[in-house]
Amino acid sequence: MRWSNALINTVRETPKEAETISHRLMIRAGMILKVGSGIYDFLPLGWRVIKKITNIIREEMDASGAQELLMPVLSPSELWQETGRWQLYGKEMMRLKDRHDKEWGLGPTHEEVITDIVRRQINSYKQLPVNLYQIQIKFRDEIRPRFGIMRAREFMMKDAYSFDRDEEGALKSYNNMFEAYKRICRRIGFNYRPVEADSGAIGGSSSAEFMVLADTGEETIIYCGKCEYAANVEKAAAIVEAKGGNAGEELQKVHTPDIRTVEELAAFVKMAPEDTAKTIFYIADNKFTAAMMRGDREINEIKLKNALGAPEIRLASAEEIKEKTGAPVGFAGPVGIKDKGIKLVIDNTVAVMPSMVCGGNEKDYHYTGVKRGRDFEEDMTADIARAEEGDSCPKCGGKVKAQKGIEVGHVFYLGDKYSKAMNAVFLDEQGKTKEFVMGCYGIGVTRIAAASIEQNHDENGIIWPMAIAPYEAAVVPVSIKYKEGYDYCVELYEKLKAAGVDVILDDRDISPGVKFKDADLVGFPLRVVVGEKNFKDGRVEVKMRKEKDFQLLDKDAVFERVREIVEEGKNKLKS
RNA sequence: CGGGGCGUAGCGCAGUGGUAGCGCACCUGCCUUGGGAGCAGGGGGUCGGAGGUUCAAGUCCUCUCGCCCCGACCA
Repeated sequence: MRWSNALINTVRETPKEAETISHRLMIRAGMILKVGSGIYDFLPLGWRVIKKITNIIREEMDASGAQELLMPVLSPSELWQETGRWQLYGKEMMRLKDRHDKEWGLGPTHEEVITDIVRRQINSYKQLPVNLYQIQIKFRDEIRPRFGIMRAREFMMKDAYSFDRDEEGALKSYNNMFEAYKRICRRIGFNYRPVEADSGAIGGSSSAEFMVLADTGEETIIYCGKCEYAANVEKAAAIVEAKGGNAGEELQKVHTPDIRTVEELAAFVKMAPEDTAKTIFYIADNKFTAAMMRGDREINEIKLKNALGAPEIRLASAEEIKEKTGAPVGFAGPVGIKDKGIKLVIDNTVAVMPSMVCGGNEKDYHYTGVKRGRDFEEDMTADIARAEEGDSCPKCGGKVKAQKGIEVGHVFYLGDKYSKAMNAVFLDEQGKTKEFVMGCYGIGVTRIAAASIEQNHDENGIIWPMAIAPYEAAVVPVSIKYKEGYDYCVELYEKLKAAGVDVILDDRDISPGVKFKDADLVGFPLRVVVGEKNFKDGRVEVKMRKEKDFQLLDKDAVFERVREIVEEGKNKLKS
């Protein structure tokens, strides 16, 4: 491509809405254009990156034995009603009616649709296993889209679904995908980590997320410094050191005017936060439920939800708490709660506290010396604490650390959740009817582009890895008026193009400063600069974007060298 | 959904009730060519939309739409 013909509008000023580096740089480099909240155009430069990413994914999916197909963006409500997700998915699924008043949803994911395909197409164990995938637009009406294409409402995803005759096979398929995802991440050049994850709304029994490590990530990873353990904080088991719990032996009601937070309370009664226990109220599955946590720790609602086996959980409102416990928010506690028909779950940390400070169930009062068993009785003890740095590793006992990450991939072992609900069955050797055992596997294609920029940039712009760069090399004549140099550039450009290198020729008649700034901003991995000063002596500058210095090469050696670097960069991460 | 903020040229912004502006970008010409040059000229606006107050509204009032940020873990 000649730059003079290309639609690449770089902008000097950063748009005010862009907060994260990737969002800012994608706009400034002319890769994306916003159409509406969470809705973006991919301009030619951005689209080239997306195509590179999908090519890598496609190659690795095909190599793993999966087959590509394409499902519609729109799916009929009936299919979603079969699994109950027409209700369950809530507002995140965009719904619309056609002219006949028939209801449709914009597919946020495609388990129902794929299961429908398979139940209609596969009747025999002889056709199994099978793994089907698509690369498609998804739509999720996010509460708050942000960070450009990082969390967009419309985005591109590769989703794959495996169908097996039994659990053993399904596990094999799952591991097969796990390995494929590792290869994809490696080829894209990510610094990443697979972590244990909660399976959320998709459901299923085990799952792993592929996290790209970046401080701007929206997810928190808990990982062990000593062993391989790594988990999303949503899932991470918390092995918390027992401490505190020294709040006296006798139950005493203490006047604590206007004391609401744990810090205020601990200071007021002259104890440590870990001597207190907070009681937080939830509506879990329409039942009023109290959860107790040691004062210095936070509750992990996802773990609480899973412990309760509740499909839906939310914090109780201030009014609900007042009405049910008789005390305003901040003063409710576990004492006497049982008589009010409130279910009580306590965290492991609370179970080992000899005594504690709790809410007094009366405005401006707390209890000290509250003892479990004597003063209250729980219905259940569970690990519902949010894991924190310094906790013990559940695998090896080492200390865990925390780090931010961007979720770019997620693999789920689904089991028969969908096949059962949708009566998707086949016949085994004995002629017996069996449900498919499924897995599903997603990769955020557009998110990968943003994640890569988060990991590869400097103050001047993007630094694309060779594998997904919009162009692998830029040929830049300092001035197109210097005929010998420019002719050389055109010839080099043509030769590289013919040799299969993705190359762009900056043939614009503008000052070299602009060209250099643009090349750095857009982030071509390799830059060839031809200026009169060096070219007079038959020398040409070759510079890697990620390196500071350039090398001067003989003009006749440049073509081979560029080709070499590009090939090496593209292939070194292939397995 | 709650709170806050912003809608004026493609982008970033100024604008005191009285002629709609600046920088960047864009177009023409000259000049320049190793890190977002210089000079001169030029095009581009229903001031988000609707209603209202006023002799007069970008500016004041009401409604509405859109966008952004924060929160939705406080016990």
